Amino acid sequence: MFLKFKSEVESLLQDAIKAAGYKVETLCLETSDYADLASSVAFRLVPKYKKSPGRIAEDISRKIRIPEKTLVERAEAKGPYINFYVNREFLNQTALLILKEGEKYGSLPKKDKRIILEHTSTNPTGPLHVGRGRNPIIGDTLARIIRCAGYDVEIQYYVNDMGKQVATIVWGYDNIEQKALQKSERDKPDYDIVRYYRKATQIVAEHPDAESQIAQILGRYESGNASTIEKFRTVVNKCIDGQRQTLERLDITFDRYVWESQFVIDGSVKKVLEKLKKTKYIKREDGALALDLTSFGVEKDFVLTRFNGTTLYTTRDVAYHLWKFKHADVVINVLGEDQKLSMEQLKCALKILGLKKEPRIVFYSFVSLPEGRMSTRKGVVVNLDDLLDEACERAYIEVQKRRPELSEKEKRDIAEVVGMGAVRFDIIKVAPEKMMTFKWEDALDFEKQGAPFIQYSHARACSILKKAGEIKHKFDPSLLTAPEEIELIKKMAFLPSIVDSTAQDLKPYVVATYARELAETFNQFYRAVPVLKVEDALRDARLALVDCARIVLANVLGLLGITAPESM
RNA sequence: GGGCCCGUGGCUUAGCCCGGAUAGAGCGUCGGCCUUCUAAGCCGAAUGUCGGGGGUUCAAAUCCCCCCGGGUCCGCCA
Repeated sequence: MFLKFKSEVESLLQDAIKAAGYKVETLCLETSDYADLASSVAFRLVPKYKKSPGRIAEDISRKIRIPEKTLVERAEAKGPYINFYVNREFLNQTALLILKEGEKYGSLPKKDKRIILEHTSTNPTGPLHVGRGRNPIIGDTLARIIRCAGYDVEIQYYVNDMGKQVATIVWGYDNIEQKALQKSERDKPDYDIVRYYRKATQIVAEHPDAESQIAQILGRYESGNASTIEKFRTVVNKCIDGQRQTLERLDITFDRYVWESQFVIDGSVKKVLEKLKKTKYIKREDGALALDLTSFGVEKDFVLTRFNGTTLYTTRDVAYHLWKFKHADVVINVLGEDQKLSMEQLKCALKILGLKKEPRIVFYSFVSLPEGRMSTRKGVVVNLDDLLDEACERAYIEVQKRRPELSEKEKRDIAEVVGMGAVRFDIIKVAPEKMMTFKWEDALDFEKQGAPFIQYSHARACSILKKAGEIKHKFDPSLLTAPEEIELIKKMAFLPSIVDSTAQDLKPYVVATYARELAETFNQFYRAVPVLKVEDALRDARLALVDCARIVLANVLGLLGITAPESM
């Protein structure tokens, strides 16, 4: 509804500017504290027309003609600004639309565009840790938002099964005895694997001859040796399984796992190399192949192969990206900031190969520990599983305190939902490029206005509806005239435009901010406006409004991958 | 050393792309509100050289230049 209001305002303003005899290319429309939409276009016209901005705003606003059927209440010049306000019709239609669309409210019309979104894709060497924990949460939240915006999204996990790290584990699997390993920290397959990884890297550091054995293993894998392939599959699958278990708790799933080795086996990496070899960018140094990208403004050469001819990670990634673009119109990757250079190089290679499109990349910075970066290899990590357990435990203590009368199962269920929501929200609420330092006391501090706050608002709405019993379908939205009611409706009207802009900008924290504001607006309404204690038509109208709020809160939580509990 | 990112009240942060109304929030602090639909709530107060310095502009947190602090990457790792 807000988008419709905005487009009405745009055309009104456009016409008025013209009628007042001005010319300008941008309307400078923004949401504002002072109005539902405000234009600062008058400032823009000052230099050209040599009049005060106040005078220009006045000229324009005098020419604004609001038509009969519209969502615009009025427009007025306020100093240099031209302010626009929504009318009753806007509020009524918004409420009716939310009830009509229900769980679909907020989603946009289907677009005929296919998107492949890749996220997480970590090295399959052990359990997920908090250092890269932003990746699945950012990726999954974006996917939900983009789907809601009407795109056809496939979520992929790119399995890096061809790395030295995995070969190291395979070597360890063959050469290290069980009893030489530490006890597994958890009964999960990824925790089993990581022990081999840590022990093997330790041995390799002391016995350099192991390194050449590992290189041989990798060579056998790349050349398609069946028993080696079997071993790699076993190790990698164990890791992936463990990670999948962790992420399922956060309601994060993938549509497809794409194995890096597939592109070596099917020859597409070779094809990429052959093509690149024929270009003027290729250069050879000590037997290794590289692309000289200085003409693209990238100073560092893109090294494609080792001296022995084997390919490198980013080379294979080129083949993967060509494949992705064959299956999708838009490609989005969520990656750590350490991959920035490689991605620049990859984009250049795609250009050289004649591809017109390039992937859109959301970079995030790592979550580090106060003492530095996390490392799976060194074992300096906070595992995501531990964070999730702790979050859930902390939530349980809160539920216990507040709702002692609930059954054990109910308390556990609420704690799980609240704990997982808190973790997701805490990570998604800040811009991905901001650096984060992990501290247990911050990560588990739920007193903040975070996910529980929003979930609580939803539970409150549900509680009112439950007590009300049957809700009448017929109601008069015009009765909703309290300031808190009007604010709530206006806030709810924003959801589709938030979805639209976030799907464009790929900034999921905007949705988190919106969710918090919506919950706050609902809580203000809740406090100020009685629902069950009023009678007749007004009660029906307010119940309908509470139902609207319930719907919008649930939908926005859904976008964030957070469960909306009916009770907490 | 070079490239990219970040630097906003005690803490976490929005706004920066596209310059304009008193720089918005949250946490923490201080004070008020449970005989009203769940107080994981609501209301109020205090707290800011927008890292520093120049410049452009009628107007700079926002654009340009330099510097400082932190992160990250820098040809055969993934």
